[in-house]
Amino acid sequence: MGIDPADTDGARQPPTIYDVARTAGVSIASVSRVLNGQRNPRAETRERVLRAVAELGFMPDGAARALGGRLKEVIGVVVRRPRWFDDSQFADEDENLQFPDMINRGMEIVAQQHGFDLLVRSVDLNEPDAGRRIFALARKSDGLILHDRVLSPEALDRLSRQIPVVTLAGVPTPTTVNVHGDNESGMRALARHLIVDHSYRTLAYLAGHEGSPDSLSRGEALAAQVAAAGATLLTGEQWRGRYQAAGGARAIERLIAAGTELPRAIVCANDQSAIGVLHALSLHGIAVPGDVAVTGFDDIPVARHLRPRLTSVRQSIQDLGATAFETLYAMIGRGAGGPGDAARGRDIALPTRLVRRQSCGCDPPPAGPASRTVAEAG
Amino acid sequence: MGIDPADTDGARQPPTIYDVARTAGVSIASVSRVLNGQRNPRAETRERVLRAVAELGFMPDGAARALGGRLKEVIGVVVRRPRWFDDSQFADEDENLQFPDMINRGMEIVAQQHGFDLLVRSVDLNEPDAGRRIFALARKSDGLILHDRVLSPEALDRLSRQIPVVTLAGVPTPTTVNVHGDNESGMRALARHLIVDHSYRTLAYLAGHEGSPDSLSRGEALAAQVAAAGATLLTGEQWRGRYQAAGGARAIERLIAAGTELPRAIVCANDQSAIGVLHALSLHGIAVPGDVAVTGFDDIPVARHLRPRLTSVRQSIQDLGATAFETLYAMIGRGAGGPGDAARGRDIALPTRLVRRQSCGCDPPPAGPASRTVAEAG
DNA sequence: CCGGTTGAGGAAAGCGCTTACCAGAGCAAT
DNA sequence: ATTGCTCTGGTAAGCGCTTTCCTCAACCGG
Repeated sequence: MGIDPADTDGARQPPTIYDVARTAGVSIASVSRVLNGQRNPRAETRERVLRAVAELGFMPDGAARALGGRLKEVIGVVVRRPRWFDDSQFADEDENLQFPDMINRGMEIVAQQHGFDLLVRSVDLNEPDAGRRIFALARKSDGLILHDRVLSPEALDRLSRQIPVVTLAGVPTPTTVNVHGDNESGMRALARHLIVDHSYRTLAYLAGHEGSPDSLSRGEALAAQVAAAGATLLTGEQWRGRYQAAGGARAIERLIAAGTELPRAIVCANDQSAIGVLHALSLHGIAVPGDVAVTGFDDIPVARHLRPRLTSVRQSIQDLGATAFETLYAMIGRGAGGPGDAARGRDIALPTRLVRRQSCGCDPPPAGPASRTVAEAG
Repeated sequence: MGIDPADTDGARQPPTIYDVARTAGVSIASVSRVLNGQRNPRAETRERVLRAVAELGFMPDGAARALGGRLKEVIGVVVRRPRWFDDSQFADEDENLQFPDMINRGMEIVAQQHGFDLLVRSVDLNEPDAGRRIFALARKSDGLILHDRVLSPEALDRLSRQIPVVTLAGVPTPTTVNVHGDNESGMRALARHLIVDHSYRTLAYLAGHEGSPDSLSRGEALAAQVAAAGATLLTGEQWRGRYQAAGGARAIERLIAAGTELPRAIVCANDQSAIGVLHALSLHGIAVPGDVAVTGFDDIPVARHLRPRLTSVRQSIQDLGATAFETLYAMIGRGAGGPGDAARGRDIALPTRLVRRQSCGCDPPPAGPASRTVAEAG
């Protein structure tokens, strides 16, 4: 026990600013000033402080710092939790993580440049007081970024009055800003490609979560193009994939079981559900894109590893996160009427781009699948 | 401006415990006691407090709470940042995120059950003072979980004296605990499968990061089996994939360019680099598993979407994270000599399991690729 | 009927910082 | 030499909680 110093020193308290002040022979105020570069202290003072800091390995405590009226330098991120632990029929759902996690990574990179960290919390919407948990998170942070409709409008409103809030793929309110991919133009390009270039006349839209603004606007953009071309669009409750592979597969299974005739092209609300659709079709020996074309949305990395490789609409996922953070950052630390307020209520759309691969019916490029995949990445 | 209340109320300060106390007509001590269930307050008091809390929408401030001697209820997580922003030749590297992110998700679920949140920070190892950044993170948390060798042993030692630390895929020290998958038994099973079941006599090991304990122990386990069977194992600097698709592809390209004869089977240190190997081989028209068998490690979700589907060794990735958190949690909040200390210095190995698919040379199961993929998930 | 015990609420002392505010030194201008 | 700046360091007042300690009332047994 007494042999290893680690044992006795074990959980020693980290040094405080008082320890530094004592070691340096100055007051805590001077230490703080040196560390925060305020009021330029004398060179000698600065040096003594820095020496003491190095010697003790001092780092200011985040909580104390935050309490001293400053920022916590933390932003809370709330993601919607898929329920693979009880509904574990589809381990595929794991990939659901990709999309929000990549967005978070984009945030994190930018956040770091401003000294901020991300406090991540996932919530299960079925859980009764998801609202409470989110409020609790809010009190640990300087601002909140909410993925994908995770709070009721009323709760959102209450929350955003107390703390800056940015939503992703939501709808802006007078007190929040929303950031999302430009669904309209992306879907427009995809729809035209299917209708004009491939001459498909019957399409279906496999929707996402009920009420998801992304799913809605993608669906509407598609419907508009279909209508303009005089083609046919299948929609409705049976065409709902809930953004998940399991949901997409289930929808197709049901339709086939019901004897419904499939459309020439199935446009999925996201890549994830397109994966499920591909699985289900393949199970029934239906050729893609020969019999039915399938497309996704988001262009998550796995899309290019599928067979056939998935045609999709790419959003710069990391930009989504980076923009969300930048926006939130601009809102933090200013009172009402400050410059941050000017931004509130805005709806920021980031560009999207059609990525044609095989699943829509396009030919693979001459160089062959593998090289294409690699080339595409560059 | 005065029209919308949101404008004037804008960034109103959230209510404090004093506001609650005043509203309820009690002291702040009583409010605190009611909220924390201490010293069972009278029913009437409790009710008045709860009413006031509800009325004001009060939530205690995390920083103040932490400063009051209690826990921050935050644990810091440090992941190693892949450098796709400068080395963006392989957008595939995005998938690198999957592994750490899935581990984090496992942590998060369990952490939440204890009221903890995850403060995530990625560090670029090339950055000079990664150490400082990690120390800073430590002061925002009650404990730290470090992925994949992100700190020098000296820095780790200093850090772990100030705050509980758990490493993932590292090595335990007297003051830290390490959690990792059981590489030995997983690799042993894989090696036997290749050598005994498939009778391959020349294999290669495509290593991960230099010095990665995971990569080393996997390599050693493989080497032991190969030696025991009297087969041949290729290794060395040219067989290094650094855990990334780009690295795996590059290694194969170099070997082929150098005219090296490929082994019958390539055993990759992880799935990610196996993906790169598959790409490169496919580019050169080399059949997998016909000409060369390829295997991975980890069994990330994308493994089953590859063609051929990747044989790998599955770790319960979420368990890795969950266990890391549970371990850390046990170390938090106890001084030296407490029960938490008993655990220090331990090395926890979680079970692994061989998953045979096509890339090792096994036949696809009778039900066909698609159904197999789905069935596998259940 | 009184000292002693219990139990509940309030006052106040921190927790480790930041940041007014103040005091004193050095110096220029009067 | 006196006044008045500027410039630097120290003192102390919070920040919003938790928790210890104390007070006071109600209730017990002798």
